[in-house]
Order: sequence, then C-alpha cells, then structure tokens
Amino acid sequence: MSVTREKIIELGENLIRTKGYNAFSYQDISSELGIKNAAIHYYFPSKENLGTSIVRTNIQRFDEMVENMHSRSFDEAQQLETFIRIYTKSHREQKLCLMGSLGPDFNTLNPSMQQELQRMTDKILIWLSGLLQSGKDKGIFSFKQDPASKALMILSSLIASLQLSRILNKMDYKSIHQSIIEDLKS
Amino acid sequence: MSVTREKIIELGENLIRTKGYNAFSYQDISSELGIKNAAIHYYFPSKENLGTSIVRTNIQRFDEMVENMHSRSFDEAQQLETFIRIYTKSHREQKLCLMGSLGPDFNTLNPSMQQELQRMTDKILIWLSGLLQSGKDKGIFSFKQDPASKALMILSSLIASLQLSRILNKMDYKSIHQSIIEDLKS
DNA sequence: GTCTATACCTTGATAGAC
DNA sequence: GTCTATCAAGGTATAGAC
Repeated sequence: MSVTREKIIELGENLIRTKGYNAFSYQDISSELGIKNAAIHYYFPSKENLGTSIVRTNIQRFDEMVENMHSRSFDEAQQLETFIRIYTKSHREQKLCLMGSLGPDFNTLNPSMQQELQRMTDKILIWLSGLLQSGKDKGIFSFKQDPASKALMILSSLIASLQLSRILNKMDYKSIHQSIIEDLKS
Repeated sequence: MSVTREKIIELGENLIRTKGYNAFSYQDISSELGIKNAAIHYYFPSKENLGTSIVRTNIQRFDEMVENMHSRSFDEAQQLETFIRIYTKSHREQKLCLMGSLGPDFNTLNPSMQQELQRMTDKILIWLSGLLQSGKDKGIFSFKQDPASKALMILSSLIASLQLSRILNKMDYKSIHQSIIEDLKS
C-alpha cells in the first residue's frame, strides 16, 4: 500500500467529516498534498471509489478497536467508555463521525457507498447492543428498554451531539457523555 | 406574498431535507415548478438568499406551533407529544429535519444561514428545556439531569434517528419516540 | 414575472508525455 | 507515479427582451 494512497484516504475522510461528501473536491485533496488532480485519479479512478474506500477503512478500524479491547479483556464499562472516547476526540477536532456526515447525504451517494455505510452502521449497532446486553446480564449496566433500542438511543445522542455542537458555538459536550454513562448506572 | 415564491421555498426546503443543501440546484426547483432557472433568481437572487429564507420560514412555523399550543392550553405532555409528532411525520415522508440536514453542512454555509440556523436551534432547545422544567415542577415529567442536558439528549435522539433510519432500511422508529416519553415517566 | 441567451466557474474525469 | 492539457457537464448568476 502506497503512502500517498493512505494520505489521500485520510485527507478524504477528514474532508467528509468537515465539509461533507458533496462539498469536497479532488482539488481540496491534491492542493493539500502538493500533487495534481490527475494523481488522485491514479489511485482512485472515481470519487465514489474513494468514498467507498474511506468507509471500508473505517469499518476496518472499528474491527481492530473491538479486537484490541477483547485482547485486553476490557469489561463492558471500559468498552463503552472507549467507544465514547472516539466521539470526545471528534468533538475536540471539530469533526463529525462518518455516519453523521454521510447519513444526511445518503440519497445522493452511489450504491456501493450506501452499502458500505449501511454495513458499518449495522455492525456498530449490533456490537453496541451486545455490549449493553452482556453488561446488563453481569449487573454492570441497568436499563429498561431492549438493548437494540437503547443502543440506538446512545448512538443517536453521540452522532447528533457532534452536529449540534457545530451549530451552537457553546455547548456542554462532556455532560452528554456523562449523562449516557450515568443513565446506565441507575 | 406571491404563490410562486412560496412554492419555491417549500420545494427548496424539501430538497434540503432530502438531498442536502450542497446537492440541490436551482434546476431541481425550476424543472419541478415548470419555470426557468432565471425565474427563481427573480425571487431569490442567490442560493444563500433562498436558504436563509427557508430557515426563517421554519422559525416562524415553530413560533406559530408554540403559540397555537398555548392558546389551546396544552399541558407539558401534550406539547412534547406534538413536538415529537413533527418527527414522526418527517420519518414517514423520509425527510430529515432542517437541523439534521444543515448541521453537517454548517461549515460550508454562508454566515447569514449559519446565524439563522443557530437562532432556530437555540430557540428550540430553550423552549424544550423550559417545557421539561415546568413539566417536572408539576410532577408530569421525572428526570435527574438538568433540563438543558435532557433537552439536548431528546433533540439529539430525534435528529439522529431520522438520519439512521435513512441508512438502515428497517428500523423501529416508533420505539424511539415511545422510549423518550416512557423515560420521562419513570 | 417569466423568458432566452449567455458568461463564468468548478467539478469529475481522461489522454498521453515524462 | 506524477505531470500537462483538455474535456464535457453542471452549477450560480446576470442582462435584456417580452
């Protein structure tokens, strides 16, 4: 895997999470990288090709995170905290997450991007549901709803909080994360 | 106020909530309306001009809804339900809300749109906080966090659920709304 | 108010030299 | 692998006739 290729993917992801998929261009990437438009097309023939690769890379990163947590024998609370920390970091860097960036543009995306985005979201929700369920079984978490609904609520809070914090110049973001964790303790 | 002007605003709003601000064009509107590109520019000289008018119209609609609920002496539970029903309707029509559509594009919007979007979001959150507070005071609602955080959590759930339901082809949307209402009863 | 016509720009994408 | 050069398409926007 070429270094340039990886840089393009990284830059592309940042652009999606900052300006949105339909607002960024190959020029944004090439000028930042100090190369020309056509060089990007060498690695990614089309924009949808690049977009799909970016989502796939993210899925891979998520898999690695889960695997890493398992190998370290993280308990359910630690795993949830690690996941939430991704969003703390995004907030600090003033970026959205991929689901929150690409979701609103879903209808304008090509089928291959739609499919990968769906795969990623499914995977995250299934993982989170399982985490909540097993945490509840062990008495670490407490909640009334079914795990799938609870997972959806938590993920929604994380996604939309990033978006709202972009609109509202001042927002107590930390309290959102604390609320999520506190809520599961009750 | 001309009828054409109103139709343009309505169509523009639907396009933003379906394709996103950066993905829709004056052609989308003019072809749908059976008029030409230039006719749209007669009413709205620039796209940012149109965008700003769309957000302003939404703020006005929200104000009218609140006023209407007050004149009918809705209690806090009824008001919350009415508000949530907006999102049920959006979901049925496969549209996002304006905050959920424009939030991710915030960095690409002109200052005037940013300002109005911020004004709208502020207004909704302040209203929702007040509603939660006074409902709590009357014993209609029950929750631990401060009203502002709770309002943020609820709004986030509503916004992001619409986005996620677009990604996931099948999603139990009703359960989200029930969860929000149930949660406040405990 | 709506039209035709058009200017001007950016974009995604390709061909072919180096 | 990266470049120059170029293209067609689509976007916003304007001028001026009707």
